[in-house]
Amino acid sequence: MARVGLTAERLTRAGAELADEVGFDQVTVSVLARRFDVKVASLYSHLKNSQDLKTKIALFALEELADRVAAALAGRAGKDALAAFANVYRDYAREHPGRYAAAQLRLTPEAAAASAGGRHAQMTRAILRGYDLTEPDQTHAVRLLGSVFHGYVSLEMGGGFSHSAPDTQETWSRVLDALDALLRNWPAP
Amino acid sequence: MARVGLTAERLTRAGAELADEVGFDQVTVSVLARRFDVKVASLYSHLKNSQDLKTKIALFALEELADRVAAALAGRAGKDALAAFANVYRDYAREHPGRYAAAQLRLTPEAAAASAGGRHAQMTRAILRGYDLTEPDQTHAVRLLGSVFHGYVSLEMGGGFSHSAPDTQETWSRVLDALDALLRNWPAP
DNA sequence: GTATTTTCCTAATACCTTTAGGTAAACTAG
DNA sequence: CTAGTTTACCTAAAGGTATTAGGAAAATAC
Repeated sequence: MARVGLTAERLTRAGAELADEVGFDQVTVSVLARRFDVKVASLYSHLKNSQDLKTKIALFALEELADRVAAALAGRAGKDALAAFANVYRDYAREHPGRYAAAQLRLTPEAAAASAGGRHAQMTRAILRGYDLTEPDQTHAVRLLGSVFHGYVSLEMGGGFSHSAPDTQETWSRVLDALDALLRNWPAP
Repeated sequence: MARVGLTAERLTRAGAELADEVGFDQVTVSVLARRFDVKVASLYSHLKNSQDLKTKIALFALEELADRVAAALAGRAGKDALAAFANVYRDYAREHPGRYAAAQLRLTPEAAAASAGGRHAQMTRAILRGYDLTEPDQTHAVRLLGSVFHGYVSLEMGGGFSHSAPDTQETWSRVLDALDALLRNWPAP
């Protein structure tokens, strides 16, 4: 009965890797147990339940993504910062589709409060420092940026625009150009 | 052994309603059977399997949404068309969250080909007729619009920006203003 | 070196999915 | 309008996942 050395952390990490391999919603307590060569019930000493596992993976992904954004944003401003931010998002989703999906999980208010969500919001707002927007336009712009990035990544990963002519890298560049132009020239109400 | 009169269509419709009530991923063959007061196995005369049910609901939602978009777009152009299109999307998601989620289901190439996806693409492109864009900028713009609409609706429904000051209706209007301005003034490469 | 905590186990319950094969209701022909 | 065929729904069964209760052995604490 040798012990494997399970911890909530190891399970979360393994769950994140599993998510990238098979998809976030295929992450299940059973297959995680199998991966550690351990009986299913054993995981319940470390996890409250299946939902708890998913929440932990989501929080992990949010932290990891926030760390990457923070690193990419350091020392940049204006369009440079905008592109860096956007590319981190997109690259993370491509590199870690399961974790990206996890990061979109609807969290309970408590979990959300303990998450890196606040850092994300702060950093998105930091991008706008290079542009000349005042409240409440800043908030509108933050929401627009979040929508574009999330929407684009989500549609691109889902195969939303795979078959048409211009490749998605080209579109991505032009979308960033467009957003930059828009922020520099934000329309009055 | 009175017959209830199950058909794939009735199951799909009921599945769509169920999705709106309990969420698309809570839609299960079991609860659908219970809703018709019928044994689970009976549904397998009408559905290939659980995935087939979800696909049928997705196709149904895509058709319904395309119909609404078509109706809203009739006789409109320019910003009018843009706003009409966007509002149909957003309203549909608010009114039928489960169906909207279903419409995002990743379809197999065959299912996608048989879906209303083509109509959606065509109608999105039709919006741009009121603006002065040529290929390949049109394609870039189509992708941007899709990203914004989907991203916004998705984040708004997920509670992404619920706690901050300006309400989301105000942001929505300003985002539409911004997109209109951007399309009228699309930056050269 | 004993006591305690913790990790992992077996066992059991409950639910969802899917297939195989049967019965009776509904349709179809003559 | 009855005989034959189709088909809607059923029972039975097997296999997977989630979760809880309670036990044994390994690790840790004193």
